[in-house]
Amino acid sequence: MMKNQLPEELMAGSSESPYGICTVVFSENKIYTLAFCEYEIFEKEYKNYFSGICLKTDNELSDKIIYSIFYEKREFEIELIGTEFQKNVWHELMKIPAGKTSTYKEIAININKPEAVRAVGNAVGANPVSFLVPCHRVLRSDGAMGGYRWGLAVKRLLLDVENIKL
DNA sequence: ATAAAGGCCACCC
DNA sequence: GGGTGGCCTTTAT
Repeated sequence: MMKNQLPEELMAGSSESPYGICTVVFSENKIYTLAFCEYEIFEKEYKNYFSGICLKTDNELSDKIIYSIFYEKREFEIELIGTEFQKNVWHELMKIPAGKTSTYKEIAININKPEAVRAVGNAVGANPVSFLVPCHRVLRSDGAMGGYRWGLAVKRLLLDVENIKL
């Protein structure tokens, strides 16, 4: 994992979303992480990802940002930190419009590594900005739902809200 | 350096 | 439906 471009200090906090409690990490103008779990869990899962970075918890600001994202649908800039391969995959995810789906295989083809389907699965799973980088829109080639970092119930709900039938 | 583990896929039965 | 081998990247020994 690459962690060079990270600033020295970021803000973080948890709040309720329509899909359950979630945690954000953000700076003045960018989102670094959006995870569907409470802060304590997040801290453990991402302690490596943010190692050496001071995360200042600010729940009031986090509330506002999470509200903005899910209810006001405000657009935020996103800062994606990862390997080149991962960023390629994540950029592909952002091309999938709401209400549409893709497959792990299709993404592998689009990034010009048609054999790397399994690696794509890993990269999709490592997406640090859930929801805004719509990793939930990726299904298996056979139509099955595949997995979801934060539990299949959340993935199902996200798809359902976008009117995506399985 | 090497091994092991994946949010998979294609193929077989 | 279920099992198996192959593929490629990342992470952990």
